[in-house]
Amino acid sequence: MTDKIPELEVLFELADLFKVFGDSTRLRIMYTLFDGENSVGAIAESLSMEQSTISHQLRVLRTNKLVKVRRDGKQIYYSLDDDHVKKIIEMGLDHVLE
Amino acid sequence: MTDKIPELEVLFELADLFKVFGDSTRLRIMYTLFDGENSVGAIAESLSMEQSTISHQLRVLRTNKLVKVRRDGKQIYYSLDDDHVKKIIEMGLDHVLE
DNA sequence: ATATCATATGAACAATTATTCATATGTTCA
DNA sequence: TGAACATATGAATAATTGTTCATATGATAT
Repeated sequence: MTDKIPELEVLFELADLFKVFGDSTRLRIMYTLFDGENSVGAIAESLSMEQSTISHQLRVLRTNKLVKVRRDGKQIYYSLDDDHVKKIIEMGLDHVLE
Repeated sequence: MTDKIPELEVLFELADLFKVFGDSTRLRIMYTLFDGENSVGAIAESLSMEQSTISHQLRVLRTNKLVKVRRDGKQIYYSLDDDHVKKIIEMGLDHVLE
């Protein structure tokens, strides 16, 4: 019960983390990566969105250490970088689906 | 693994849910309620924030079914309305604290 | 080298949002 | 009824953010 309240600084980081999950485009990108790595172009095509949009959002995910990168020739492959990602999303789904 | 990707509509709801967690004031309010119900004024005072700010944010939490309300005389008491709240927050903390 | 392909990045714009101020609503007590 | 208290609400403002367009960077192959 009586959980210790984190420092304000930590709460800001926590809020920032949840902000990352608070955008449907980023959620869709993460779902795209549930099955394994994927290239930027492939993600963009599979979501029918602009390459630039995906690239911008991947940067957000990267900055927050939710995805990691691998380059292979001209293409750059992204994959999930955190075990919690799926868990956090599924926990949210539990709530949404009642 | 191969989780089924939720409908777009569900993904929007999911994003909306995470948006609620993506604000430090709301996180602080939720932490305030970890130990049990609390009145608006008490929350405002304990966070040293304006009553109006807290009230606005409590409405967001209420709308998203994360807190529930009880009136007792002049005061209105809020409490967490969902078992997932703590779990979602703690899962996020796990990531933030590495 | 240069053309081509894949991705990243910066600027601009529209849309969303958190907070504040002022005020309204609703409750209690005299 | 009226005063005092607790909370809610609307309007206004400042700040943040997602997308697009145009362009830059980096890699490959000819």
